[in-house]
Amino acid sequence: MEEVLNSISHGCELAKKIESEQLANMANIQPDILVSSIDEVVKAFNGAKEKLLMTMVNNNSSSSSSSFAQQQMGACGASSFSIMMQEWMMKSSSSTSYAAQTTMDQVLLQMQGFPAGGGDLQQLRNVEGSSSMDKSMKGLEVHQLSPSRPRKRKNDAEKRVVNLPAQQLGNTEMPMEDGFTWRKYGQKEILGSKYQRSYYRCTHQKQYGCPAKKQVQKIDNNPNIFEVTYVGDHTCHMSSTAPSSFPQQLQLDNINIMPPNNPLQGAGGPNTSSPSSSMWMHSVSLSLGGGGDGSSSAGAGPSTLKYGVGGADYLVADMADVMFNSGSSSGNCSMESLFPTSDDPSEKKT
DNA sequence: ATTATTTGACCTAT
DNA sequence: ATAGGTCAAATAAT
Repeated sequence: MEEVLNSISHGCELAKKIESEQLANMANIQPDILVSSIDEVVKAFNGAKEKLLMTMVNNNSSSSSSSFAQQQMGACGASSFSIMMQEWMMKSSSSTSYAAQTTMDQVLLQMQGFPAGGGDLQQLRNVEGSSSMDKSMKGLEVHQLSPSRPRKRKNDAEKRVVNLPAQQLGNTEMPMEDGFTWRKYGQKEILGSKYQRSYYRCTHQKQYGCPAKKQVQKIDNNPNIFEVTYVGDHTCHMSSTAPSSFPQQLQLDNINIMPPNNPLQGAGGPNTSSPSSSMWMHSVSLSLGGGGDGSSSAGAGPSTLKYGVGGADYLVADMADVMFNSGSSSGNCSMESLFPTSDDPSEKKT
């Protein structure tokens, strides 16, 4: 396990090096050098991955974490990451910032194992009573009390739960942007949760009747991680008049990965002696930019560029950071997030 | 002026 | 009865 840490550490170092030496000077960026540097980072992380997987497989063959890790790691393996980065750089250097952002979205979604090109959208579009009726009824602005408001049953809509790290820059009270634009329509305290849940719907709900919604809530034990529940698919990007280059929506169901004896559930406390059992991975989906998602700090519209040649807010180190699901500041590599240790006093549970 | 957020009230499912 | 989800008026931001 020590080797793993060393490899990850090394990867972080290399990533930081890229950040300071390459990305600091975006005007003079040298793609070939950058690519080889990235390759080194990838090698380091990939080495760590291999060792980690070995450890996990050895320790617990039935752990969902391990299968998830293999899935995810497989999808964002070293070579493909490198290739995708190259593709992104090629494209972003010659296209608009928004296109670059979208491309990077796809790259990262691919890294996460999310389909980037539409693919199995149909699979999840299985809700029979589509919400169009719901929408049209609401559109009527029923002012008199409607005794039978056709609100959809909670279980009718498919839900996809994703854990996202907090934004590392800007408003850390928001999870990382997912590339869609959201409008907040509610916030509520949830029984048994420290943090309130926020309710968002797609900004284009009115214009295009897009039914997509999401709920965002901080996780009790780790305020750096948000649990984001997506409900409904975006249809706004399918309209002929709608924005055309929206990123593909996240498609995985319930990709929360918790250890078998989940310390978050309280039982057993935060301390476990075995590294493999105490290690847990969040699924991460990030995208780059997307736009005002309800946070006033992000500005309006989907044109806000976070990654991209023009304004590299998120840098390679951050990406590596996020790949390994650190939920904390970009300043360190956040080994704590990866390998929560027993000596972390902040993890005390009631 | 327009668009987004906040927040208490209201509605529905359990 | 209660918790979770949504509405919509008031307010804030742009």
